[in-house]
Amino acid sequence: MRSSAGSSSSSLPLRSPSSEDPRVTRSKCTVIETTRQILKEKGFGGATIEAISARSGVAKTTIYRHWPDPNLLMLDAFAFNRDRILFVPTDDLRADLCDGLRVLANDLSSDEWAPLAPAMFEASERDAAFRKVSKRFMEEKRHPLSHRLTVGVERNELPPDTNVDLIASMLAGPLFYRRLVSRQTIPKGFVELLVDTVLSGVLTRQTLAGPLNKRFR
Amino acid sequence: MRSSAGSSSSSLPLRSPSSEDPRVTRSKCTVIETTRQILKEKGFGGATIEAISARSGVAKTTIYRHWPDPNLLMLDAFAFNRDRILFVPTDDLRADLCDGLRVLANDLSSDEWAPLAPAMFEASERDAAFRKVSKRFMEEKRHPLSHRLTVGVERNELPPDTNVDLIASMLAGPLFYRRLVSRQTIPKGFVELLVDTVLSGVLTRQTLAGPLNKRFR
DNA sequence: ACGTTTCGCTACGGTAGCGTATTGTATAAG
DNA sequence: CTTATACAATACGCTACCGTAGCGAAACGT
Repeated sequence: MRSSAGSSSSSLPLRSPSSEDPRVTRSKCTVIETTRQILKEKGFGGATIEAISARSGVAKTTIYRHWPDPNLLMLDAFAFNRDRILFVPTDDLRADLCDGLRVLANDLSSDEWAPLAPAMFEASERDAAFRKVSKRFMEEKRHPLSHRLTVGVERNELPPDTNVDLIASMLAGPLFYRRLVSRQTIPKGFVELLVDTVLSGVLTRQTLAGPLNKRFR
Repeated sequence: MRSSAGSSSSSLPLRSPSSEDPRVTRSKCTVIETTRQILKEKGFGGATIEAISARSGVAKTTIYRHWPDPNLLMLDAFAFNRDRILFVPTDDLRADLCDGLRVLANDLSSDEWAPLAPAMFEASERDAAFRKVSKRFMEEKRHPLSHRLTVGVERNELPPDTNVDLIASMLAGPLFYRRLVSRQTIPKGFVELLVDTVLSGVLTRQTLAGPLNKRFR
């Protein structure tokens, strides 16, 4: 599952109709980029129209012209349009899952969008529109994993009764947890340990109720 | 690991010195409870002193009297003082872990503090004081798991090289993930599947690189 | 019953952000 | 070159919230 498309740091986060006035496109992009920046630094509280206008150099009136409701701007700021990373499944399930998780771990460690995520979740908690954007974004993030697992089931690398959705949560969850909840680092080798543990578990799953053989040492 | 103390829904979230004027105690409790309520409903944006005063019936001046800085109030609102749940390890590791995770899953499904969590993470992202409170709180939440795992290693139920911290992340992470990130439910049986998978993985851990035997069906 | 503390209430000046209107300028399209 | 459009800049009224001050009433400890 080698990555076949790097994420570009294009400064054109919006797909804009080519019929659009270039001035409009430029303003929009500047504003969105600035908004994202402020959201990262100060969170929702700091992302006022006035602050965005001041830092971006785009006049307040222009911002209102393009986003009648400031919430629409926030939504656009969240709805990235990064180039999608394509994963091509190899025949090595473990390596593919590790690759996918490593990309995720990287994203979570960088400041591309991780510092923005908490604000996104906060907004999602109480607003359906944000919930929608956030959900779609997160589904994209985890798609490579789910996809590879699905393929794995089809190829009989995994048991036919494997619940792909739940296993994907077991793989992605711990990474998010450490970044956002416990605020610990994701140590070197964690991704591999995680994949090995979950994968071994899926392949040899058993219910270990009752006292265990104390076989260690 | 049966739970030996239920969580009380006491309306006295603060430990207050017994020497304190009962009126002070009452005001403080009312304000904190109201603040928590508003934070759940409207998030940080809605938690203004005026709103808290209006809904709680406690005068603005009184609030400022007790919390010179509104941020201190927010911190107090986050720093619950619920009765600690005590887990007593049994000799059934699996059952103990399931118990611990079920409590967590319950908390995450209820509206005791789960709706508040996103606001907490948002605040933690940019403020050290919130980070501290949040971290302590989360450590408490996960303590039963870590503790039981540590005991498990001591009792030779688990391999001696088990990294308790990382395994705890693998157990708690997926639950948080589904509640906060992917916003999916935690389906019945997930906790058990999770414990069985991770535990099996830990006990039989192996590196499954390369093509797998396609042994299914 | 008493003095003290804390309270709720109202009012106040100050600030930040909102959303709109206006005006003159730069720039793209024809 | 001309015209239409998008722009920046400024000003404005408005609202929400801030944080403080002063007051009389209520509730506490003794």
